[in-house]
Amino acid sequence: MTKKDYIKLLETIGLYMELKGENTFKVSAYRKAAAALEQSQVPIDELADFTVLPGIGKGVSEVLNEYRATGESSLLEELKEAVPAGHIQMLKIRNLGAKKIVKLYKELNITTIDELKAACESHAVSGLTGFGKKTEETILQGIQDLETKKEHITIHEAVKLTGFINQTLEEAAHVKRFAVAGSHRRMKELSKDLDYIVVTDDALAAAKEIEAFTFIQHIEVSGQEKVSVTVKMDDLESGVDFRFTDDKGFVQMLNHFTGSKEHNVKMRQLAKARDEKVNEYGITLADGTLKQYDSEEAIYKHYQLNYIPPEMRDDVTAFEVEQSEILKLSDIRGDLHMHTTASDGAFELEEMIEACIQKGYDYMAITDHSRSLKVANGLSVERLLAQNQKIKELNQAYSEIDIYSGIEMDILPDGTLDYADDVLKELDYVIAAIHQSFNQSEEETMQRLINACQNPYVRQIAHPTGRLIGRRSGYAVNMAELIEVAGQTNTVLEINANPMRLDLSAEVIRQYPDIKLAINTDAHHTSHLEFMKYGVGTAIKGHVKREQVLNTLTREAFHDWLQKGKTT
DNA sequence: GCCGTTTTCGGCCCGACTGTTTTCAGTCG
Repeated sequence: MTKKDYIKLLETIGLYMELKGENTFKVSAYRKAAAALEQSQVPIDELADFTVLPGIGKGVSEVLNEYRATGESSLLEELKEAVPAGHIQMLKIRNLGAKKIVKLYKELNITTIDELKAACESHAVSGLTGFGKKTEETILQGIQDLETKKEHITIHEAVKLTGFINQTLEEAAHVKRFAVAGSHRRMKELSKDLDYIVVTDDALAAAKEIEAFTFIQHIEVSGQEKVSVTVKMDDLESGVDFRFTDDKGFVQMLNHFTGSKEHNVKMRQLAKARDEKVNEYGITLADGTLKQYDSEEAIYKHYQLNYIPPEMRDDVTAFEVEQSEILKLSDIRGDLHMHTTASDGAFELEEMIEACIQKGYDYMAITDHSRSLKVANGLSVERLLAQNQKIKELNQAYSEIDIYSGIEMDILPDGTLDYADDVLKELDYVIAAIHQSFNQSEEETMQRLINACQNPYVRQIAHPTGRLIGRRSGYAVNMAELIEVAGQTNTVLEINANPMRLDLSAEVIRQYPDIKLAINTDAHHTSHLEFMKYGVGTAIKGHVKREQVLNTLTREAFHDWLQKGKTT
């Protein structure tokens, strides 16, 4: 049983208890225990006594011990006897919670979504006290949405959607300022909806203006404080909340609605301990005055805390992290993976250089595709050496930036590399990557990756798992082994910053605190250089320290690192 | 069910919106 199984058990117990009508604090105790387990960095098998974790006491630990010993939970079995399985599914229906489900069960003996649907259609539901015609319609709509709507949008879908929405908001007369909050600001790979904080002098006028946006399909909620809508653009659909505030309340509201829920609970507990109260409007001091700060840094400072970046607010472990070690976007001094028109990029070599200078970088590497990748117009040896020569000349012409000559070289299915060593030794920065034969066994795939790491000229493995978020899971990698070999051979692993990839992921990186990384955009267009913020966000989410990241080195230090070669 | 430098009992984070009510419960974030 993995840690995930234990977490799932506690969460499932919580769900069943809620549906059984148990005390809400008891229910949340099980959820807190699940969160405590998730946040623990101790491997589950080494955790002899569960009660050492805050939030896990005698009761929960007995459940976990039984599960560890037998693989089962008598508590969960009892709950399953008492609660119809269909009720768990029914909880997924929007605007339908445990209380209503219990009432529908007691009054109409409804146990499944199908039965609920029939009861709504025959108007049996609206006959119950506390239920009306509207509720019946809401439930039917909720059932339909559950069947047709996707549960989440991916981060790259969120990037695309917010791009459109931002543009429209910028032109809105009653919108003075706005920002994205919520899970997308925390840079989650998947988001349930999008959250906007909107500064306005006239909330009702702004609401009216927003509700008239052409891409809004449905208005769910419309009030003084917020508007909730469904937006649809091309084939993308998502819920979007707009929260209204004035200039002074902006930062507090941004902080509150960035969450996460667990982060906010912790903040409120801190406030309470000081006899203060914090909510989306500000901090109410002990004497009753409302304090509103104009930066999030100041909010954390109020509690004698270091600033916690949004990416680290998914759980409360960030409250313990030393600020000086946290990576920042401005720490990145160069981008080491990008393409030009020589292979499948959209811009010329010189245009990519100019764009990197605009970004303020100290160095960059040009890494087009290698000869085997025919669909991407991969470079023959002749073209590669010619490009290498040209880059060395251009390097003389640009004093602002060091331009390194590289390649994104394919690791072929048989484990050999796409160029011989006597070609590779001419280059400054060789990246190896897998672009074909994704279906090989883990053993075959690992042999390819290990071969690449062991080559004396390969400095980096690009997008190490080959995954595309929400689309494909990538090839079979033994991550622990890859990281070990990469460490031994002084080969850097990439965080590919393209929001389709984010590979390695934050989840993986966090498990290996000593891993050496490079964060690169893999830009095929000058605008893709902006993806760096998603790569850095992923690193921050993975609690990466600045020292772990190759391209935080200064211009001179990076030059020295290259000169030194792979053997130390 | 968990927790404790004011507590081993009595708390446990806070507010908006909706629908069904006629003052509030349920749900969501």
